[in-house]
Amino acid sequence: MCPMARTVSNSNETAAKEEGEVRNGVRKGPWTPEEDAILMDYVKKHGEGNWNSVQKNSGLLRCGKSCRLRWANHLRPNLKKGAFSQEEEQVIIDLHSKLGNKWARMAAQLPGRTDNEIKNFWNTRMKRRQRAGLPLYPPEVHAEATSYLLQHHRYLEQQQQQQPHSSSSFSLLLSSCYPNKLNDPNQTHHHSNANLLQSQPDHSANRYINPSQQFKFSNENSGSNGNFAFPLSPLSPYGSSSSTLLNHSLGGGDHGFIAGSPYEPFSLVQGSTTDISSNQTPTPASSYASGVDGLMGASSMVNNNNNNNDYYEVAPLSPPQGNSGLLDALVMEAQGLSHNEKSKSEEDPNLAGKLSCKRKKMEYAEEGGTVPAMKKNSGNSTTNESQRDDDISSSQLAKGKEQIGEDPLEEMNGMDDDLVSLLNHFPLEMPMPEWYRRGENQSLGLENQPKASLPDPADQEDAWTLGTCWNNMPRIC
DNA sequence: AAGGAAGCCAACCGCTCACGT
DNA sequence: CACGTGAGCGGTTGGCTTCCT
Repeated sequence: MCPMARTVSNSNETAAKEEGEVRNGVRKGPWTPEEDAILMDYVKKHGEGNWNSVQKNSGLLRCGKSCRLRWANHLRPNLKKGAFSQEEEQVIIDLHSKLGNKWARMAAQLPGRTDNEIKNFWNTRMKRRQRAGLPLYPPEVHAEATSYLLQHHRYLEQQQQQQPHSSSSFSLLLSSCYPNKLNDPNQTHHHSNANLLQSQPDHSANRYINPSQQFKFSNENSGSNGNFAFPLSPLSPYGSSSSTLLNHSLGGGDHGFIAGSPYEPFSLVQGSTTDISSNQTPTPASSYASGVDGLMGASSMVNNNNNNNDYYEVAPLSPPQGNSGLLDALVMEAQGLSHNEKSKSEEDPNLAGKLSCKRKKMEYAEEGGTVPAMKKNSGNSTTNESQRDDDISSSQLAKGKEQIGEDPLEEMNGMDDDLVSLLNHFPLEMPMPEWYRRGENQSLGLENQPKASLPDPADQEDAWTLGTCWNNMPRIC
């Protein structure tokens, strides 16, 4: 309603609004304290869920949807109110760079915050920055992606030398992207909602580490099961990363993300492994009541306390679906660069067809989260997979959980090719920012990372808020 | 002080998915 | 396998507040 309309609204209308509009026995509009009390009482007695029965059983003139929303956003315990802290903002920025507009998933990593809050925050912040002609993401996101990919390039080369036909290299690559338990021989590189930032979100730039450190392999990480993990940028394994670079370089998509990438690397898992989160499966209720603990627990970035090197165990991130494809976009970029190679493959119809088929498969997985051939199998071996993703936050998170293709190994082989292609053409001469070099000796830890080693947050803040380094970045939109 | 613009936030709406029958 | 229902998610809207002129 425009201000003028508001001005002329009469007292009757005002009174009606205060009482809320009742239509078909359902009230709409702002909740009253009385309604809140009824709902809280109801939840106390009956627990969460079954929202449609609230109206019947409590006499509340609200639809189930409205009740759920009111409870989730305002009444449930452990909700944080008030402005976002700087750390929280940093987390949101980074998560958005990875996930796009997945507010619920972002909320799952911000204890006490709701998706609605985050969404509102982002929308207002984005509007502001867009008006100011500033990019949405800090430049370190770009640099981080670069470094990250270079690391993996080296790693893949190493893997290929060791196991030229290994089908696991890609999944190992994936495993290297996300913290997980290193020492658990039963662990799986499944996709889950990685809590990459835990509650130490700050410093996207500052936590950057020397690639050589990130590739400091430990024996226990490269055990017989092939579960090999190397430390990674604490901020973002693949992701944080990504979106910015491609958002700006390639544009397109929701919030500048590249959508519908044919690559869905994080939908792939190595079949022989098991679920790391299986031993910490929160019930939906517990996840909810505890804020996001349960969700976060599924794949939290776990500092390996047995390892003094501050390694982080690696678990795959749940697939960023749709609009967070920094890596995807990088791949596309690389594809453009590797036109010659593509031409070669086109000369070979078999190879070209194989690639095309594979990409279509991946594309399908990206769009739908599943591949028809891998229909969910309830109550069997895939149950773990389902359970994991249920742990993450919602059913929708599970969209990309199934393994891709009937022959995941084959898929992964092909994926390796693509990634190698990408990495072979990734610009190596991209300069690393000063803070990156400063961070050479920094550990990987998030929680353990000494704050003293970080650049002055004020500097970061200045860079961000004042946009000092943003002028070199392409504009949004 | 008044009016308008912008910011912020709560709530709603439509869609999708999972699950049960 | 089809259908219905419940639940959750993301986008959008609307109203109140704050800021600016």
